[in-house]
Amino acid sequence: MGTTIPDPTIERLCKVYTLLERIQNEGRDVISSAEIEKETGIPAHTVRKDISQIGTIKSSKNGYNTEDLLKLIKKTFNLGTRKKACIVGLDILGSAILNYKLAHNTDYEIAAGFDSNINRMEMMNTDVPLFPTYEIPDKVKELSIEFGIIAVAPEKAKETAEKLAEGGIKGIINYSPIILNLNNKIIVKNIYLAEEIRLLSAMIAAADKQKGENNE
Amino acid sequence: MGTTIPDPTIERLCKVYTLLERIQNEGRDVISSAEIEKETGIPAHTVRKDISQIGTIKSSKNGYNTEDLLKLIKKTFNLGTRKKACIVGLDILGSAILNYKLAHNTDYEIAAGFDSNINRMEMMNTDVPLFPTYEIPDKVKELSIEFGIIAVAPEKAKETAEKLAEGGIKGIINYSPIILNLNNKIIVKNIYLAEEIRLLSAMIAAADKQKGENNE
DNA sequence: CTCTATCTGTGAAAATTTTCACAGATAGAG
DNA sequence: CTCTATCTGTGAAAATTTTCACAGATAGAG
Repeated sequence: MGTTIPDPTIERLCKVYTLLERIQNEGRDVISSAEIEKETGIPAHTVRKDISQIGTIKSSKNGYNTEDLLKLIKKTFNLGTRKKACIVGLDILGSAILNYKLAHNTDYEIAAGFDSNINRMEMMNTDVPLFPTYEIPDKVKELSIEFGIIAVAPEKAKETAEKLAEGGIKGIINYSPIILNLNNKIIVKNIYLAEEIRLLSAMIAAADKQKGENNE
Repeated sequence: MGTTIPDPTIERLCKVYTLLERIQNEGRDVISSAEIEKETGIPAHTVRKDISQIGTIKSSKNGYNTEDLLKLIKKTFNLGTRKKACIVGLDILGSAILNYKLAHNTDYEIAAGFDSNINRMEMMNTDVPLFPTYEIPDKVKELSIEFGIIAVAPEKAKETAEKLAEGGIKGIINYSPIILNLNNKIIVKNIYLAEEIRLLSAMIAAADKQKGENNE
């Protein structure tokens, strides 16, 4: 219980959590590690090991009790409460994300939007309060925003990240095509589409090369 | 050279690749592993180890020659050629992605869009050919589309993935809030925003808990 | 209450990945 | 041409992560 939880474990448990939410909605109150493997691709013994790292559950015979497991993961990682996030850059992508919030969603709430183009913001029709980018540090602090979503032009990505950091942001999701690294404690997740396709592509190429190992 | 390249290495090298493209655009023709660390957060010795796994570069004293390293990574993972991708689901998010293609981009090309709502597609103004969803398997095959981007409603995500698989897709980027797993060779990358925020949030919670280890 | 089939939980072993530390290489100064 | 400062490249060691395999637990049948 005093040991660190490895990052890959955290990642897998989040995946399981998302699966469990669905399973629960479907009304199933039990799921086995084998079924979790089938749905997520995570090997059953790894699932069990991961779960054993965060606690114990009264369980057996038919698998895990959906609700108990959900609660355990939720408690461990402080999930289930709505986190405040903000979007910087309200171009096509940014405003799509802004409007997406309408879906029922218990994970985050868009508490602010920022853009350098004030005219654009005046024309937007939304409930989310919008501010000019220079107010990022102040507003992030004032509204206790934990997460920042970057959807600005590449050349502005870095300064945007720095402004968010200045406001005390905890984590950044970066949709811009720039690799960001803030050597502080701020976690950055780069999820630019081209980058993701590139990664898939590279993994496939590596796997193919592996298969064609008849040579040498 | 006959050994498998580990996934984390592939991931890191893709990150480095993206960085190098920028560095090269800025006109810098040399970069050291220490500088790569500073920009990406990947430790310098890991960068060197990773690079040594995919080949050798005539190098030294000032670091890596940007162009040589770029070429090496490009060649290893078959990058730099435009991959064909398609989008399924042309709601707010899907059409934002569709229109995003206008940016100069050498990684992928959106070769088709699919939606179940034919009226919506008729009203869309785009150069990308659009088709009804039931044509997915045929069109994916016919147009040799390698990657599929899923931006449909959650309840349709799974069948969409299966149709793409039927057409012989190689990789899937999943923007829908469902964990997908196709136990074939098809790689699936789930990048639903709420899921990403959840993961960041969990990592931060785990790190915080770690820090407060004064107890026990 | 007993027996059995079917899960989980978990130390220990195996495999993988990262880190270390230093030999080898080169650009540039003089 | 020589010397030096500064990088990379890489086996080997260390650390981490995954896999194994089986004991322990429980639900349900009878």
